[in-house]
Amino acid sequence: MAFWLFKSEPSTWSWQDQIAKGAAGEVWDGVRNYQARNFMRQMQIGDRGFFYHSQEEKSIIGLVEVIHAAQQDPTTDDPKWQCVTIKALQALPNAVSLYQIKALPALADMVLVRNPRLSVQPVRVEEWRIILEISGLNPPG
DNA sequence: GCCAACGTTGGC
DNA sequence: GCCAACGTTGGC
Repeated sequence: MAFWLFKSEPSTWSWQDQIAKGAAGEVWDGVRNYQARNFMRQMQIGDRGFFYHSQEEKSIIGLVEVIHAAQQDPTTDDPKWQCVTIKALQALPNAVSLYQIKALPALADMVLVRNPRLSVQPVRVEEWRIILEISGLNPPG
């Protein structure tokens, strides 16, 4: 199983919106960045992800699961753009802020720190575990 | 194929 | 509101 991070502006698509979709989930559409698309192509059903709010909050606030592999992005007819479907699993007991992440040397190499603009990112398993621990989720996973 | 110009994103 | 970083576009 691989781990990812999905970044969203809460004013456009929020964690609450994602929760509201329930088990059916929602397509992560609208991505027009090759790196982000390529990561989505690598995703498999059952992969886990962080849900991150940019802008004001700048925090990881929830966990999601990939429930459908990459398919045609419904917001365009251009076949080069695909997107996965994700569903909300649970909110983190405590949101983990970008400030907290930057304060930890072990997380200094996170893509979120290195390239905060990338909307879909890979997360290393060590990074995944550390963030879950900070969030108060135990045991991690 | 290179690179300058431009637009977008997101942190501060 | 500003600016740095990044990706894309288009002229050459």
